[in-house]
Amino acid sequence: MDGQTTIPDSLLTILEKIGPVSHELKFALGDKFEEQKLFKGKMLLREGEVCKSLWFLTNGLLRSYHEIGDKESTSRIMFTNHIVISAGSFFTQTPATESIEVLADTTVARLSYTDLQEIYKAFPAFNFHTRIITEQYFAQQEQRLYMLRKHDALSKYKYFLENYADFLHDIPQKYIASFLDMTPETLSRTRNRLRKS
Amino acid sequence: MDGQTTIPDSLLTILEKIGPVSHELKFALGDKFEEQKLFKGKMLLREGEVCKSLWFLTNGLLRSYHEIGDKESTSRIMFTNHIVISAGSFFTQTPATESIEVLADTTVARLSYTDLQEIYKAFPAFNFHTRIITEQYFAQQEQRLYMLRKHDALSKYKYFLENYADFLHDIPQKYIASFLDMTPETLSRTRNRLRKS
DNA sequence: TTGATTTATTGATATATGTCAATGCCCCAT
DNA sequence: ATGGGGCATTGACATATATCAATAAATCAA
Repeated sequence: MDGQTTIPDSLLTILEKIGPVSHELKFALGDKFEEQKLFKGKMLLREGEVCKSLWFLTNGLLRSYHEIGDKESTSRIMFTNHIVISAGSFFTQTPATESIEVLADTTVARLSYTDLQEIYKAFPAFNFHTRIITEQYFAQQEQRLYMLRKHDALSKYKYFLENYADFLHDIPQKYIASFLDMTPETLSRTRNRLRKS
Repeated sequence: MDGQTTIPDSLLTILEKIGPVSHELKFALGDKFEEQKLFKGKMLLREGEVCKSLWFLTNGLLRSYHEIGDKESTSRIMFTNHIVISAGSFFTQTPATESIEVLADTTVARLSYTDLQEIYKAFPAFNFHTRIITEQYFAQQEQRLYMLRKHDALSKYKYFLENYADFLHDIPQKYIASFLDMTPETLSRTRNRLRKS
């Protein structure tokens, strides 16, 4: 029934691992989250637009990227059970400097920025959950920063294998390469060298 | 008087820009924050230790760095009016993968992790302030990630000039170089080329 | 299926930055 | 003030990765 939707189980699990989720909050979230099916190739956000929603990926694969000179640079690869936003844009509701693209057929639960603000207003306790989540993503991003500075092609690719192995075959290599800040040619040669060693 | 300390004005201003700070909260924070003077060369945190405190820099200059092979890589440069932690370590109270060093005589207000948790317990509303702050640092870190991927020496140095110009002369160039992920030699040549153009 | 378009691989070459080394400078400590 | 140790600069050279180009392989649409 409409207006009686529920929050995805996987998301609820994440929230409850952080702290209790009252019935009222659970209901309010369920009411505001909206399920969406997204097909490969669809753009979730385009550079210059404001990121007006947060998406929880119940199933699928996305990437974010931005133009850098005449090429594009993949900034993140996002998969099932993760929250997706273009952070800078979402937090301050200003134009995004990156685009988000669907890499494989995907299901998301969408929550608009304004609905989220209303939930904060009605349930201040929810700030606790999102503080913790933001902290977690912060620490994760820090890791990625370290990785990029390890800056030799082989160690960057190994990092990818350790953290994204499941998606190795779902992501075109040119995107993996740009995620790792190298050219597709270099990635190809790196894989080759690794195989022979 | 002891136990009657106050929170730094500049920090209070930051918090109040985010949202109201009740008298009780202000008092509790003032009670827990502790002023510390730190001299150039002092280590605030060493790789492997747990980051047990958060520091608010009322005045001064710090850098964080981590070992990468046999060299060190400066991960952040932190200055007056900023909150300093080793995020991954502080949030989860696990050993840090980076060290924090004092670059210039510095005054900080120190708040221990356990005291902070007590404040959260007593003042759940404080989660709102820290959620916003974490979001802000998150967005800032994202910017830095973009910058590093611009990866030509000149554009990275220009980024530095735009964002850290005030500290240009207080930070040894070898640290600036490693912050920008290049060798001191390359930084020197880049500055030279920029001067002549 | 088939052809067309995109993507991955491989090779040859270019180039930016790293590495090593020498010099000179500056700043700090005595 | 003075001597010493680290730091910045400059040069010569090494090297990893980028670039350009040509196939080959894979993917997609009709």
